Amino acid sequence: MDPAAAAIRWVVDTRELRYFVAVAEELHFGRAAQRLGIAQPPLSRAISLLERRLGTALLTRTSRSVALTEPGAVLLREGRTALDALEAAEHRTRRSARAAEGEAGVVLVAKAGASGELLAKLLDAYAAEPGAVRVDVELCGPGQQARLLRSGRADVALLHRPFDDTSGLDVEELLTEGQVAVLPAGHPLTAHRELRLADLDDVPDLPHPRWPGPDGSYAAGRGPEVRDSTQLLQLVSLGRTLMVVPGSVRAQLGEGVVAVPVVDAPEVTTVIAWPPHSRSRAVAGLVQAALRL
Amino acid sequence: MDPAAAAIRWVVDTRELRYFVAVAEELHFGRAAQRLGIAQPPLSRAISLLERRLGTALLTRTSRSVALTEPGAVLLREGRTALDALEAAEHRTRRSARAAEGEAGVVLVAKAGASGELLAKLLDAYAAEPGAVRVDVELCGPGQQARLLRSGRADVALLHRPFDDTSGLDVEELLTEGQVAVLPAGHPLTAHRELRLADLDDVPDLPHPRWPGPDGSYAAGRGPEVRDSTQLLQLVSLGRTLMVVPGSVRAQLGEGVVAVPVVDAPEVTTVIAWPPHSRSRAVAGLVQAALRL
DNA sequence: CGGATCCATACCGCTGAGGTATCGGTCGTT
DNA sequence: AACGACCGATACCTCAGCGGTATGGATCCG
Repeated sequence: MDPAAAAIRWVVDTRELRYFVAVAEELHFGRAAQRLGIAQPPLSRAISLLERRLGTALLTRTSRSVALTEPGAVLLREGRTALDALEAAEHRTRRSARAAEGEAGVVLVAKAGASGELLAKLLDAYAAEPGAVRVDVELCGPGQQARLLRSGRADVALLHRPFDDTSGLDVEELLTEGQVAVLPAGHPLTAHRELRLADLDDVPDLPHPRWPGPDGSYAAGRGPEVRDSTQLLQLVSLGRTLMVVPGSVRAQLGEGVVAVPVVDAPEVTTVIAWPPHSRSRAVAGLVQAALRL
Repeated sequence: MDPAAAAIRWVVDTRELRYFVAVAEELHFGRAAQRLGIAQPPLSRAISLLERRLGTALLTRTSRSVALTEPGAVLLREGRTALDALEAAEHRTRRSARAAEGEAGVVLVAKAGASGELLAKLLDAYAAEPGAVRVDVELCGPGQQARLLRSGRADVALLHRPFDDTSGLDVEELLTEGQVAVLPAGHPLTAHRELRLADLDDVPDLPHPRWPGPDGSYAAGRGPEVRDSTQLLQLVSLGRTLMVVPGSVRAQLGEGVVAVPVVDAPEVTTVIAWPPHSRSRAVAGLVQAALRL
């Protein structure tokens, strides 16, 4: 192969891509540079060089604002998944090295507070199998699990459709259920036998809670900022907010809160998901165990 | 974030990964270096540095041979997909830039010679839709389509399960059908009304054809080496080989060959596939059109 | 109109990637 | 057994390019 042609094919390297993603997320060269631990000028240069090589503008900049162009938005989205894939390659290689030294183990992620019962049964069923390895359970905020899978920090995840994005992952469905609203005991709404989403939208004393986005920041709004579901549950029992969750969490509710079915909320399907092409025997075992539940 | 910690997180960059993949594929530092257009010593250095940073051996080398370790095999597989994702990011960004200039168009890949009728109907149906854009049809050898999708050189593909690997792609099923054996007219086997796979395995005068692997080389064997299905069909009518294909290709068979159902061959499902998270309106339109067929 | 803010440019120093020469170990041949 | 061919590792050198500091130029605010 012509070496020049081979070199030309590779316009983007990881460094530039990381730089671009940082700027695209911050929409501010100074802050992005700070986040990357470098000075602002080299960052400006790197980005404009990248643009020249791609032959397209990625950002429209005035001296007062930075915005993504259409191709820039594409590169942000695709670049993130590419960086995730790179990180995954590294993590899984390291994992494989540790496995070779006898330190096996899979990492399973689940949304903190959800699917508790299912998870417990799954772990029991898998542990009973011959050849089962250690399962490290990682609990995280909503919407984080798929990212952990894609970046190789986890091997299997319990996800909930339609909330979590399962595209690009291999999945098996485990359980489909309706949702319930969890309300403070004694609240007027608890008098109903069933509710509709519209009933919950503008309750003055119970604004919807706000979860952190992928970047860790919160959207604007009235509701309390929450980081995990224990915290959320406590806020509900204090009469500060409400939550709409899959019916199975009823089992874990304590005093001070009441669950009421929400009849027009979308059905939630709990799925077990793993990265495509997974060759891990442990992952396969976990999936088998989950399907037998 | 601590800049040092941020730097430490990124052990592998694209350059090193490309180098490693080349060596892992060639299993020979000299040839890999030649393929990469660099000298052998810097390649040796880069690999051993990568191994030191990952904290594990990727290759076992004697002065006469190079072999992959277990973690090395993992890095090869995961690294390839990561490089594909990077290439995809670049291609799709470029594509988006061209689209912004009015040069729209989607690239659809199909196995050369398969699904001809379905493909024609799909293109017609989509072209009739309002807002349809130009569709570039790319025909390629078997097993190449998924790679083209994953590396962003194509936007949609027609794949055939169980032959093609659809993991990590979004798919919709289009058609399921049985398979037929295509044989030279007049061959004794054509006397049967139906056949079994075992009947076709060791026909002395009709060895199975050999397709090129992902690296473009052929496996050892008696059968003729083929590169596309026209060539293959001609070889069948010349009495040199046979083929087992989905039933719908019967429509395109000409003189000199006969199709006989193979009752125990796995059913083939034709699916339309696209990369996960695709935001392309054109891709969505094609999928809709395909589902309406 | 002056100051603050923010991205781009100019210039410099140094890290590190790649090149050449060579070593050391293994296998095949005579 | 000795020699040569082969192949990966090491030593050493050169220079591209990455990041840093200083500064320019444009825009918005008071």
